[in-house]
Amino acid sequence: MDILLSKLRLKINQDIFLKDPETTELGNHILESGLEMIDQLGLESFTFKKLAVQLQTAESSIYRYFENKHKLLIYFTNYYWALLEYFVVFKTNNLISADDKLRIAIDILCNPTQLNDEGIALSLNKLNRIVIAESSKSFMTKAVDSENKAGFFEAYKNITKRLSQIITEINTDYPYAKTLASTCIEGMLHQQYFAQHMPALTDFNNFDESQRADIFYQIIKNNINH
Amino acid sequence: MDILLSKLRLKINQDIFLKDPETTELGNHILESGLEMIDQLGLESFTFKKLAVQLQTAESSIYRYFENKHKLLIYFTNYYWALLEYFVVFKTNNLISADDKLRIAIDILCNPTQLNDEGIALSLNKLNRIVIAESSKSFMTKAVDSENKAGFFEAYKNITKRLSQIITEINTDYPYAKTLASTCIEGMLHQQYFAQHMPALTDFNNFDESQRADIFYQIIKNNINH
DNA sequence: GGTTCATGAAAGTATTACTATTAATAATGC
DNA sequence: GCATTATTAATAGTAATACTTTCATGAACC
Repeated sequence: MDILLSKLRLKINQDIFLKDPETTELGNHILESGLEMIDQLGLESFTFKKLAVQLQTAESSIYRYFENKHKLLIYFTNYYWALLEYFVVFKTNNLISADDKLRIAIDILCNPTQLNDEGIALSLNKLNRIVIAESSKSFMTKAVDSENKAGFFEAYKNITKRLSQIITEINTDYPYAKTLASTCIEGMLHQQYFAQHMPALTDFNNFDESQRADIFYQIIKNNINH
Repeated sequence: MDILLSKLRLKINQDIFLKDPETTELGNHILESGLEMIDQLGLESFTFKKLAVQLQTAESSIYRYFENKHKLLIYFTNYYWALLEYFVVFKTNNLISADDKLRIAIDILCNPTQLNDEGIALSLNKLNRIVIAESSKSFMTKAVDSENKAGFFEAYKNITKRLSQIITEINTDYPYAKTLASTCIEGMLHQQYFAQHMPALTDFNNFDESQRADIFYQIIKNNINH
C-alpha cells in the first residue's frame, strides 16, 4: 500500500481546469494555498486576489489555471471523492463478504482523516473540512445541469455508486440502493458539520467517530435486510 | 382549518430583519418578488439592485428591511420551516398513535406542496424550491456559530426536534433520534434536488412523491424498532 | 401645523471578478 | 550558444456587487 501510495495520482476531469495545476510549481502552490485559504476563510471570503498576495504572484497567473474559485472548489471535491473511492476500492478489493465491504466503505467515508495520507499531495484534513462545509455549494447552483453534463460531479457520483453497489450485493432485491447510498453519504458529512456547529441536530460530538460509522451501518443494514 | 389559516402569521426571529417586512406594502413586495427572483435567478445571481429595479424602488429602501440577501434567505427558510412545523403540529395534534404521527409528519415533509396553502402569503412552491436549492447556503458559512447563537436556525431545529420527538415516542430507548431525524429531513430535500438535477444519485423521479415518503418512513421505522 | 416616518433619488466607496497588455524570465529545440 | 516559445509578473482597466450616506418629498399622526 505504501508503495502504491507513494505516487498516487488521481484522475481529474480536464475541463475543470484551464491548465493542469499538478504539472507546475505555481499550480501546486495554488492547490496547497488555495485549499488552506478556503478552509480558513470559507469560500465566500476567499478570492483569487488574496491567494495571489499570499503566493506573491499575480492574480492573472492564477486565472490561467482556473477560470474562477468555483472551479477550484470543484477540483478539490473531485480530488477528495476520487481519493476516497480509491481507498474504498483498495480496501474492499479482495473481500468476499459484501457485509465486510459495507463496514469498510462506511468506515472510510465516516473517518477519512484516519486514513494513511502518505503520498497524497493535499492535506486530507483540509480536504475533509472543505468538503463538509463547502461541497454542497459546488452543485447547488444554476449551472448544475450543464456542469453535471460536463462530468464535474463524476467522482461524487462514482463513490455513491460504489456504496449502492455494495448495498445491492447484500440484497439484490433492495430497490432504493441509490437513495440509501446518497442519503447516507450526505448524512455523514452533515452530521460532522452539525456536531461542530449545530449540536441540536445530532446525537454525536466529533469525538465518537466510530459511533457515527455505527449508526450509518445500522441505517443501511436495517433497511436492506427488511 | 381554513378559518385558522385565513390569518396565519408565523413568528420570525426579529433579528433576521431590520424592519418587519410584513408590516408594510413595500416590505411585502420585497418578500414576494424577492422569493420569486431567488427562485428564478438563484441566490448567487440575485441582487438587491435587481430587486429594486423590479419593484421600481431604490436599493436603499430594500436595505432598510434586510441587511443583505443572506438575511433575506434566512427569513425565507425560517418562514418555510415554521410553516411546516405548524402543519405537523396541527395535523398530528389529536392523534394517539405515535406511528400515525410519524407517517403524517413524513408526508408533510416530503410533499409540502400538497398542503393547503390558503392563507399563506408566500408561495409554498417557491419556498419549497428555494429551501431545496439554497437553504444549505444559509448555514454553511463562517458566520454559522454566531448566527446559530442568535437563533437564526431555530425553525429548522424545531422541526427536526418535532420529528425526533415522534421517533422517541415510538421507541424511548432509541439513542439516535436527532441524527435520524436530521439525516432524513436533509435527505428529503436532497433527494428532490437529485431527482431533478443529478438522477444518478436517486431511485426516484419527482413524480413518485408518495414513494419518497415511503422510503423515509421505512428508514426510520426499520431503525427504531430494531 | 409641526413632527415623525417611510420612501425615493442620487451619488459615492470599496471590493470583487474578471480581461487585456506588455515586459521579464525560464525552458527547450536546434 | 542563440532563437524560439512558453510561463509568469506587473500593471492597468472594466463592469458589477455590496453596500453607505445624504437629502428631498410626501404621507400619517397627534
